[in-house]
Amino acid sequence: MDNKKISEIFDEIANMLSLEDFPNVRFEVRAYQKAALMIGTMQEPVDEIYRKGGIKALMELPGIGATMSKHIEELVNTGKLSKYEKLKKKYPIDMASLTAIPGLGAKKAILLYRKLGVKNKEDLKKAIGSHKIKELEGFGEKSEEAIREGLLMLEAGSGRQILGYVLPIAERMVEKINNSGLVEKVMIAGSARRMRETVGDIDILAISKKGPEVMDFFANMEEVSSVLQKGPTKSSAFLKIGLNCDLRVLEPLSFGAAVQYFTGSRDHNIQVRQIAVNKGYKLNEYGLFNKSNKNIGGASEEGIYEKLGMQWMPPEMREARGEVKLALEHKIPRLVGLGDIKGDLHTHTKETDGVNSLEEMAEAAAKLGYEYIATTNHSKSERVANGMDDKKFKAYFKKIENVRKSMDGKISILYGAEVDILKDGSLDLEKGTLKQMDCVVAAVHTSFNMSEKEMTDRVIKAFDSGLVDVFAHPTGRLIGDMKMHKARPGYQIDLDKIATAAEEHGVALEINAFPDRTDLNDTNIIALSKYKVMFSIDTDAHSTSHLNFMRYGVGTARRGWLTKDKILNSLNLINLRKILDREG
DNA sequence: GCCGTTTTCGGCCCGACTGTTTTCAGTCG
Repeated sequence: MDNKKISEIFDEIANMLSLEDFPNVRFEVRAYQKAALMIGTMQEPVDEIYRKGGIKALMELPGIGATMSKHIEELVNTGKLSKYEKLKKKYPIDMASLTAIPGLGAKKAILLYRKLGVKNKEDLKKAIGSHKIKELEGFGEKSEEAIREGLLMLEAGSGRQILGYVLPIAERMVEKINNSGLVEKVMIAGSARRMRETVGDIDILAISKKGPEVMDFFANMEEVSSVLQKGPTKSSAFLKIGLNCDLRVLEPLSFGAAVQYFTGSRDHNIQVRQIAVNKGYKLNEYGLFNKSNKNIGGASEEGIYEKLGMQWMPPEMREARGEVKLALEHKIPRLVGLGDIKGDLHTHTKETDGVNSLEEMAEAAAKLGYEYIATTNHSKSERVANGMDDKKFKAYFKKIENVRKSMDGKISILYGAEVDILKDGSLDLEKGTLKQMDCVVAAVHTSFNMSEKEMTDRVIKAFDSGLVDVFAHPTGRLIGDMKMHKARPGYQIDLDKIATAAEEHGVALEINAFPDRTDLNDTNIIALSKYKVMFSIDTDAHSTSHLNFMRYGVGTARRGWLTKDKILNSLNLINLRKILDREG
């Protein structure tokens, strides 16, 4: 059973428990939510951790104790969980899908069930259609409208899921196919290869002489829920995570053409095929063919682009945003890569709402080969996150000193905070506290519904303090998917004005790599790359596992065509400090 | 239900906002 499913079940239990009434119920709800978040955002499969290390290994995970471990054991071994089944009988609704709708929580969902028999999104649509919701006690005109809009916003994503939670599963499938010994080569194509923030399906391509056997292997994989099509060269399956997955088996001579074709995007391919036509060729998923229908370059993607007089370009660029012209001129830039990243400037520890200690975070960052990690816990306004006040930050600074010593030069720890930009544009910590810090990350977490001008002024006022180094998740949006992940459109803000002010004050704009955020996103970055502003690619990690989200931030930066010289945390520590010390 | 250089028991998550209210409940971060 994959992490996503386990996480969904724990989250549903949390929702159902929140309807119960017994002492300390809210803390139990918290525990399940925390475990769900932990497991849902981990990049390592929990069932493997259990198979390798048993209950003991599970209990070492933060937020997972005796009960949760037993639950996971039961789920992995039987595919079911008795506690969940029991609650489900009492509350027989599709809690996950319904509560994914902004503004709709467990209590309202169950009320809709009891009064109107709403069990799922289909029922909900009908109830909205008949305008029965606004008649209910506790609901009204605006609630009904909010639910209708929330539902529309989710449906607009129409089944797409967040890359950061799908890619690890796709990669494991590829690894298993590779280890089957049946294929010479196998890889992921499609929007996942282009690192789009969401994916609608998974495309896997393989070279093999044993097509039918590969397809048998694929059809029987544990990730597969049902097989939709199965032939010797193409199979299609519906995965347990709720996405389609296509597997194609190809001849070596067609592999490059297939990779090019299935990586897309469609608009990019249309432009590339036009160039082929202009040269008297024909390009399709089987190869690049000349006038006499001879395949002259289908074996490798590079070969195809080369034969067309084009430079090969990273998949992240292939969105028909001018990259074809650049490739024809051989002016494709060398984009920033994961290997260029020297550290993470936005991370949390268990002092606030993280789950790992500073030692653990620093150790994990050192293992990734980083030179530095900034520890940036929440400031006091973030009460839910147990945000720290000035006094607590001072105490925490002493702790950092100790951990610095224990790290023995393995990695440098930068002292910082994710400080709230309050409604009036002031910062949530005293100037003296912030001045002591190496890296101040500032963020908006409240009053999202200000006007664009008010919000822009608010943030610029914070920059004017001269104390801010990084502006975190600049638009505040959350992507969301059909289940589990709440969507949020983000606040109104004039990014051009923000970039201008950031330039002036030496503030870096964050590319937050957390999969639900990727904020700034690719189109924001493209729009802002005309400014001399720096970008900081950070994970916003709340656990050691989250440090691995960096690649989604780098992927987003690459989709925005960013080169290394624009990335703050591609600098080594000495040069980074020169920039961080510039002000404040 | 989790966790422990305050504790193996007794703390943890509370305030803003919204829409529905006539004093509050639900949602969210």
